[in-house]
Amino acid sequence: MTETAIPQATTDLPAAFAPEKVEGRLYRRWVDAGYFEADATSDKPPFTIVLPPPNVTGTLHMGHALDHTLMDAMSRRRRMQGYEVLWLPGMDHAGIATQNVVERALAEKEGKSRHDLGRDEFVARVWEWKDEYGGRILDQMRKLGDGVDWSRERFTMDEGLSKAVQTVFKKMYDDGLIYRAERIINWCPRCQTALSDIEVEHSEDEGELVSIRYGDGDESIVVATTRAETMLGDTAVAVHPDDERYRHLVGKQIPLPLTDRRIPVVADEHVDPEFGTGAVKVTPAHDPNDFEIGQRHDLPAITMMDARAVVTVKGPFEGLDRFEARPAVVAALRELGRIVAEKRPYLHSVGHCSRCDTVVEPRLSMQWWVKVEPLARAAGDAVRDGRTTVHPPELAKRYFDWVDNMHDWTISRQLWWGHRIPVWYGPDDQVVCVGPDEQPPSGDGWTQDPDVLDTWFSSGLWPISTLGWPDKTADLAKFYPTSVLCTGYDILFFWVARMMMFGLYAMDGKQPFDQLYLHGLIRDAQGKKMSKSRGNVIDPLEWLDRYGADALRFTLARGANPGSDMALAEEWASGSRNFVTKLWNASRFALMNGATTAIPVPSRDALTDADRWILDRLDGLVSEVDGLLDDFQFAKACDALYHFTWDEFCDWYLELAKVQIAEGRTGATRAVLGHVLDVVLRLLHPVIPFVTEELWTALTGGESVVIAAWPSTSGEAADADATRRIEGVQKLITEIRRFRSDQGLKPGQKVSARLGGLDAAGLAEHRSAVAALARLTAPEEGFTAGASLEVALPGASSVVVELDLSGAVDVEAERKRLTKDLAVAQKELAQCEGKLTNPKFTEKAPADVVDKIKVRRETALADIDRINARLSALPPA
RNA sequence: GGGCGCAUAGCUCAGCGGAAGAGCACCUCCCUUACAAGGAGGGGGUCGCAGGUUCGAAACCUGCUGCGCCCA
Repeated sequence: MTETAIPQATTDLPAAFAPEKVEGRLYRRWVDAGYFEADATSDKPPFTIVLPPPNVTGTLHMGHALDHTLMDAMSRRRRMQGYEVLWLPGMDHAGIATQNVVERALAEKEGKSRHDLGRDEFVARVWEWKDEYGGRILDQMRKLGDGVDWSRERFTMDEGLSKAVQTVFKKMYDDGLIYRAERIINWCPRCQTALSDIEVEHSEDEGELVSIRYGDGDESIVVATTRAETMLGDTAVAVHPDDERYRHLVGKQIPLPLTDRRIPVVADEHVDPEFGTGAVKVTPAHDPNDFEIGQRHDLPAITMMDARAVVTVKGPFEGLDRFEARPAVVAALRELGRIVAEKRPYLHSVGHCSRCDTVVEPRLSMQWWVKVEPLARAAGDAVRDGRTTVHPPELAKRYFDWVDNMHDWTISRQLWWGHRIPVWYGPDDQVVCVGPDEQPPSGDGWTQDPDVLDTWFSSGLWPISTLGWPDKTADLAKFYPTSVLCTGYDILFFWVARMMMFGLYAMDGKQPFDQLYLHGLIRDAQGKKMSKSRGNVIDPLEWLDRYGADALRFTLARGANPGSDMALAEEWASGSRNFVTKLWNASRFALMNGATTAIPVPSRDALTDADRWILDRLDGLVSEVDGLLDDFQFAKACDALYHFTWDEFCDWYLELAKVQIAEGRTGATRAVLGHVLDVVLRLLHPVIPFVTEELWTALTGGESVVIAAWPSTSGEAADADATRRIEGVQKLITEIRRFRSDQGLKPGQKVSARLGGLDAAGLAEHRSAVAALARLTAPEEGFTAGASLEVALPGASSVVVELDLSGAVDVEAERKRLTKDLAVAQKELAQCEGKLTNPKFTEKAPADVVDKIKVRRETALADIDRINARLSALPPA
């Protein structure tokens, strides 16, 4: 190999990597080149991820950043592995959130409500808002580097997706899986709509518990409540049938205070006689449990509040908000002498609207429901029989707990923004559900249901609707079932269960995704949940601007241990930035020294120990990273890459390569440097795409690492001898450095030294490497071995290093060092002896373990002898 | 109230039957032409507590304590 055969090295890389200068340019180039566009006609095996649709009103938060980093890493790797990759982006229309945003803007700017505009005009305004302000998250995804197929971007309110919604509604209606019923639902008095169970968040809040006496004398009964105002809607008092205290009252009517009504005392099995007084007031129209009691006893349900939670019962409380009515009712009762006890504050669980935090009011109303039992069973079965696998598997239990105990799902929302329920009501109580290709009934008296569907109804269809369902499209044929659904475990019940139910239902039992990967949640540095009220929210865009997209991504991926949450602190990001910088500098150094992929790596017999060692380690890295990524172990894969790059490639191989190049072994060294770097950059690309693209194109002259092949192992047998020798060299150098440090030598200061026993240790050819890395020079005339150390190496050999410290030997430092080493060796010996003198150990432990301990004992004995000899050779203190 | 998870170095976490680990933080020295966003060296843990299983437990079992999450 001659010098002229080597292409001119690219050394014009800037001294430092400036993410803000390259990220935008690289991303545009990738998109323009069409790397992220999937081809449904391709022969390659498909790999599909649909992005769990973010909210159109939303911006990228740290949880998204994590989620997207992992999805991007998966899809970039699969693309490099030769899959036809589709990562499909888009957003959902977020019915309540979006309507709230637009209503607020309307009120602020024009002082109008949506009712002032009318439905059609309001919906038109929402679309205008969406076009102007919606989807900021999409640009943030570009900054993060998301390799999504923008040509297939979807929105849940798009025509095609709306058609999917109507199609599945009609099908489920016809199959009896959608029905209308009057029940207690969670009602948000601010948003003025029904909510499903999972849109209600419970918290322990301070309230009051007041005990009220109903009736008088023998016929009196005390009930306790946290919502005293609802007594205006009571239609019974319930007690347990076996409760002796109240048996004489069951069936009797007692007067309800503050009203002119009398209500019955009923006996119901579900009343807990141990709790409170054992008697409960029953308000069927304002409490789900009471509603059920009401059903069982055929009680009337009196709605005593309107949709805004304002009291409607005629009398002194009429027109009061529920929270004004509560103290007013208590005061009135107190005046009547009916308050037996009051406890405040009283901690109890209160439901809040997940969108606006208003306290939810249980409300009796007519809504549309999905009968989930058969759908949920199918969703459970798909995981039970392995069509879909859950990662990490521990979370499958949580999934089963949910789908196996799911209640029917309220899908109607009293909103204007969303998919309107495709049901028409006729003049004679006719009800017609209209499919997408059918004409709705027209004529006098026909009106469409005013409500829209829950947003989750359409995002549940996302894996199929985005691919074109209900049409039989090429995309659906090629890319369904999708490969992986990646999301936080907190979203399990929102998207996952719903996508499963709909996907299986609409696609004849074909699961919507083969694998479900659930990652943890992002927390702050102390492990606390991030929240606006806590003020500990970190904006990923800030870190992105400060440290670069790669550093942000690496931080997130490196923290992603399956199933567990991740605490984030800014130091993590700067650490990742440092890693990116290290990679940059190492690459720059390699390129300055002519690292290249243009010449093949010579065969093993033409390589040095260092070359073989790093190539073997590289093979190990490739298979390790592959295994870990296949198993969604992003944190460990990143860790392996980090340590290989920094601790092995930079700290050792690059330093050894300097020596090789100085000795004239340029060709092979450049090839190995180039090859190792090439592989490392390709392995890192899925996680840190920008810096690797800059470096990889500079190194190889290739078009883009985005479309480069994923690395595979070399197939060469590992060279254990080379590894053993390099490890010996490492130990020798490290021990000399330690000695130097203890002796107070400056790190850069050269010291003349004599190495004895290098040949016998088989390290003769590494003399110059040891000298260079340990800052030693050859002994010259007048060399005086003022100090020496002995380094034990594998294979019972040892190297004696004699140094000329110009007389300035710190004997006490050396004694301290040796004493410490001796203590370590003695402890080791004691441990080994302890085991080996225990007959039970030698009898019962496996032979290989016993042998290992024996070897350790011999090593410890040899160490002790050597160190003692050294110690006694030191001048007395 | 029901269920689940976690307690390992100052912090955040790996390890989950055979020598206590990483990152960050900390201490000392050093701007040695890849890199001070760095280099070299170093200190630091009776692995929550108490029992048990085992030749051997941070790891497996039981109980306790303290946190956290989900559901009601």
